[in-house]
Amino acid sequence: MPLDPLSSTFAALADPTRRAILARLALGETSVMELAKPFDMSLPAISKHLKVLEHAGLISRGREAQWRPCRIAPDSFKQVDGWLGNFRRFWDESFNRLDGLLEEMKAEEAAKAPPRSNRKVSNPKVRVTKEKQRGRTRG
Amino acid sequence: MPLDPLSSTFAALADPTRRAILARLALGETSVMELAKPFDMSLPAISKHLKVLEHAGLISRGREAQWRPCRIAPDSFKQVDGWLGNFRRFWDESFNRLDGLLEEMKAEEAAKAPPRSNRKVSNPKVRVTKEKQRGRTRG
DNA sequence: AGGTTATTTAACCAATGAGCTAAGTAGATG
DNA sequence: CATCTACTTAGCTCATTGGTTAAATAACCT
Repeated sequence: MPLDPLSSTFAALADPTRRAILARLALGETSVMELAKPFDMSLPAISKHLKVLEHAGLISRGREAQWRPCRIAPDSFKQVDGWLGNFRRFWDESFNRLDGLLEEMKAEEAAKAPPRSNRKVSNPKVRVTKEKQRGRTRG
Repeated sequence: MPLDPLSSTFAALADPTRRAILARLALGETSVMELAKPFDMSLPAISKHLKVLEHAGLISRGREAQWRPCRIAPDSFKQVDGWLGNFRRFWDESFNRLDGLLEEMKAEEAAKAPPRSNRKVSNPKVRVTKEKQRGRTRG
């Protein structure tokens, strides 16, 4: 049951209804009724979807009389974006160029100040045979 | 059942094993055996995970003798990033700053949507700058 | 041909997830 | 209070998913 946060966030995003709800919420906070309107689906179904989104940290809910207005919650989006960042170099050209620059800058910086690395690297579980294999032939 | 592409991609990402596999593949193309090593899991299980990732367009597979090397496929990542872009203004400060001009112009539209209001969502414009701009400062 | 290695397919099972209807709760209002 | 509106919970299906073991395929190597 206790799925890690990133997993529940991705799972929540893996449903078109839920993504449509989020798209609507990107326009602004609104009620459950309002959110349900576009869908040919029972209200309880929507309620469940909202629960999933909330549990995934993608929305938060307030209380206003009998309404429970929903709004986007940024944190989980940020998490997803962060994770995705590990792969950005595979498709984002400008990122690659920037990355190259940063590498250079880091190298220079390292040359100036010798590193004092006492970092706690605990789990070398993914023991990779080759540290970094470069030279993909991909456009 | 043919789930739409974005849904199957998110679904594929909603599993820690599969994300770990992708993380390994970010270091470079490798075989199924190699990918399976870190996991306490049968080989068929890994094979299934790879099938899911492939069907989601997150990896592609080659053929080299009896090995079927896997590598990252950028397209689906790009799709996810694109979708996420619709929400970037909710958390990315630099994005917001650049978008600030438009924001002022549309200050009226944002407001708060009182739940009882019956107004139609007649402005489907999702205020997103057309050019992707991303001031990433990772690490 | 026969064997070893790499990987997939088949058949099964337990758990989850998305949908439904019907009933329950909470707050506003007559 | 009674009722209406706005939701949520409960209980039930049915399909999908993540894992298993056993068997099949595929390519290489004697």
